[in-house]
Amino acid sequence: MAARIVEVEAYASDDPASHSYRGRTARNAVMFGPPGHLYVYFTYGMHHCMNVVTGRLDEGNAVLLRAAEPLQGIDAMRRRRGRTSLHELCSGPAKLCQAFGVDRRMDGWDLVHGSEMWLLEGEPVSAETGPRVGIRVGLDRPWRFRAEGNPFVSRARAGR
DNA sequence: GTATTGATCTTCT
DNA sequence: GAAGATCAATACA
Repeated sequence: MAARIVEVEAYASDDPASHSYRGRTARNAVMFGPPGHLYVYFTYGMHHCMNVVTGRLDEGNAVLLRAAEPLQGIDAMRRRRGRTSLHELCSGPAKLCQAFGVDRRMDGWDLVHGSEMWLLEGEPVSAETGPRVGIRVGLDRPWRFRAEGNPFVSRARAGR
């Protein structure tokens, strides 16, 4: 399976909206680990979201992967996600995890030297920024980035 | 078409 | 005990 990341949000340890804001806990320990690792957390009782650690050791900075464009293994994604349109396979952080079968067992995986899941360098794209989604604090930081003109980004819901 | 709400559980207060 | 980096089904126009 492969997908191009088209939408992300940045979270820093001095950011009240970040899990790492209140310091290191059992859940977010990975965020304070070495960069290039995967941080997976469970939320709303039924959804997983995944981040890539970007800060140095002990910094607690990471980037939330919000949406991706399916490239390969679309059949496998459909099997996990159910019968759905191509656009909706990865158009959201929890959908992305479901499509890739990511759960907490993968928390802490090395995405640089890993053998089962890893990151590749993509083509440069122009990005547009905007406010982050689903948080109540830290709204003054427009740290949401998405590939300009790409139809595979998550759909903005009315009222946000 | 858009708006509202239920599902459901880990983590921190 | 409460809130949460959400999604999908349902209700309404």
